[in-house]
Amino acid sequence: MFRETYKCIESALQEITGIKDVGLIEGGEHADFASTVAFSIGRENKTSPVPIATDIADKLSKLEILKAIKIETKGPYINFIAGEEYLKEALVCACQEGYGNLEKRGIRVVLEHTSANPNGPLHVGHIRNTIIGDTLARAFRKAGFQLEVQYYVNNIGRQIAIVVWGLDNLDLIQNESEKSDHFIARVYIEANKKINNDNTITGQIDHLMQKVEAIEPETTKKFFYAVGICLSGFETTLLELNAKHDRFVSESDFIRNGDTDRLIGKLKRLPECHIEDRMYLDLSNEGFLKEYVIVRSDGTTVYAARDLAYHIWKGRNFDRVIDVLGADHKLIGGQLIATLKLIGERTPEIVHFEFVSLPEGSMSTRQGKFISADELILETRKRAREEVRTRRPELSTEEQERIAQSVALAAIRYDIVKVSPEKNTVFNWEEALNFERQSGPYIQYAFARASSILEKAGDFSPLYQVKDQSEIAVVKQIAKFPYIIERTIIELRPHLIASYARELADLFNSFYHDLPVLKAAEEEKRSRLTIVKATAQTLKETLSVMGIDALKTM
RNA sequence: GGGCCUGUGGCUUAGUCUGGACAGAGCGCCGGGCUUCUAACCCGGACGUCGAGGGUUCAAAUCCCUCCAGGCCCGCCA
Repeated sequence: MFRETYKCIESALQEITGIKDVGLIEGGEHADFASTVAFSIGRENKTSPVPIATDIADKLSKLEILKAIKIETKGPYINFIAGEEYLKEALVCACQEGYGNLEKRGIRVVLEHTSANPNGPLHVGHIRNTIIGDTLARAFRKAGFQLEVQYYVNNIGRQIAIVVWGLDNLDLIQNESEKSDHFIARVYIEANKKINNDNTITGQIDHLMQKVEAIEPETTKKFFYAVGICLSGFETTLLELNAKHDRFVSESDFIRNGDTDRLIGKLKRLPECHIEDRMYLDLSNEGFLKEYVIVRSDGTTVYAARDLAYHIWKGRNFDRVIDVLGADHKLIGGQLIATLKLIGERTPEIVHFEFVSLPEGSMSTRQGKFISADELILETRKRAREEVRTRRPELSTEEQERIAQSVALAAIRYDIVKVSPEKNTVFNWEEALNFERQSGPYIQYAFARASSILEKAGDFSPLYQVKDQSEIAVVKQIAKFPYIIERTIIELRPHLIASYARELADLFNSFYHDLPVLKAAEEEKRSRLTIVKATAQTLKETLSVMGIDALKTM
C-alpha cells in the first residue's frame, strides 16, 4: 500500500505543480508522507512557501483518488496521513500468501556471488559476499525477476597451481576428520612457505600454468582434482548457510570453448591494444592509468582475459548481469566494464562490499590468518544449543537441535546482512553470538510469538480493523514491505531488508506487550488476530528473503 | 605519491546517493516490569561539537572544497 500510495501522491503533486521533483519524503512522526515542494516554489517566486502549501493542499483535497488520505499543512510542509482504508487494504494484502511479491517482469538476471578461489575454506570475509549475494538473489526473485545465481570457479589460476604443486611435492595427507577445503588450505599455506624459501619453485608453478592452459591432460586432471575437493567443502558450507547457486561456471571452459581466443582476436583490433612482449590495453582515455594486461609474455592469459570472456557470455544470455565482489576488485571491475564498453558488450552492475578484518588485522588465506565460516557455524550452533536447552528443556534433543541450527543460521546471516556493504567491519565474536535485540533470532522470536497466538486461536474469520496506536504502528510498517523489496533491488543494498525486519519485530513486540489478543473481547480478538496473522505473514516473508527459517516455536 | 570507501553518544550501527520539521536503534550503564497470548521480551532515564575547518542554501549528518584518521587498491595474482 505504501508503494502505491506514494506513487499516487507523487503523480498528483506533479500534476498540480507541474514540477517533476515534488520533494515527497517519509513524514516521520508528523505524517506518513510529506512534501517540501512549497519551499522550492516559494524560492522560485520569491514568496512565502506557507500559502503555496495551503493552496496545493486545497487542490489535492479535492481529488477523488486521494480521498482516503488526510491532507494537511504544517507551515510550508504538506502532510499526508494514511486513513483507515489504507490500513485495511494493507492488512488484506499482507494476509495473502507471498505478500511482497512484485509484478512478474520477464527480465532474465544473472547474479554472481562468492566465487572465492578454491585454495582454502570460505572465511568470514567470503561469506559477507555470500550473504549479500544470496539475499539480493532472494529479493530479485521476490521482485519478479527470472534469476540464475552463478559461482565463477577460478580453476586454472596461479593459486591453484600452487596447490597442485603442493599436492605433488609436499607429502601432505588429509586427516580423517579434516574437511577437504581445510586440507587444501594446509597444502596452500605450506606450499607458500616453501616458495618463499626457494625461488626455483616459481618456475615450476609457471610451467604448471602453461601446461594447464595448453589443456595438457595430466596437469588439467590435477588442477580439477584439487579444485573439485575444495569445492565440495564449499558446497557443504554454502548449504549450511542456506545459500544456493544454480550453476558453477569454470573459467577453464572459456579457454576450452575458444571464447578467450576469440576475445583476444577482437581486442587486438582495438586502437587501445598494444602488443609488446605481453598484450595489454591502454585504458587511459577511460581514466585507468594502469596497463590492463590480457596475455602474459609467455603467451598464457591472465585472469582478466577469462573474466572478460565470461562476462561476454553472461551479457549475451541475460538482460542484466550483477556481480557481488569485494572492494579489492574495484579497479579491475572498472577496467572490465571499460573494456566491455569498447567492444560493445553488455556491462555488469557490480555490488562492492568492504572488507571484514580481524581485531589483529586483515585476513589472509596464504598466511593462515582467518576465521573460517565452518568455525563460525560450529561455535554459533554450540551457543544456540545451550540457549535452546535452557529455554526449552521439555523438547526432544532432535527438536532442540533443529531449532538451534536455525537460530545459529539466523544469527550469522543477520549479523552480516544488517551492516551496509560499504562499511568496513571488524569481526566480533560477541556480536556474532548475540541472540538478543537487533539479531536474527530476535526477529525469529517475534514470528514464533505471533505463530503461537495463531496456533492457540485456531480458525477465525478475519476482521480488517485497526484502532489502537500500537496496532496502527505495526500495520503501517507492514504496508511498507513491497516498497522495501523494490528499494532493495533498485539500490542493490540488502541491509534495507534487515533494518525493515528489525523495525517490524520491534513494533510487533510492543503491540504484543500492550494489547491482549486471545483474551480480548470478541470483535477486538478477531481484528487483533488478523493483525497478528498479517504480521506473521510479513515476518515470514522478510525472513525468507534473508534466507532465515521462520520457526513456529523456539 | 595517486584512486576508491569509511569516520554518527563508551562500543556497534541506521539515516548520506534522491538536503527539509527535535539525528533513529541496539549493547553497556541507571531504574522498573514475568499468578497475564513464549522475558531470545517490554517500559522509562542518562549519554551526541554527526572526524576537523571552511563554503553553498530559507534549510546541511546529507551537496562542494581543504585537512586529519582508518581500510582497500595501484602484480605479466585473483
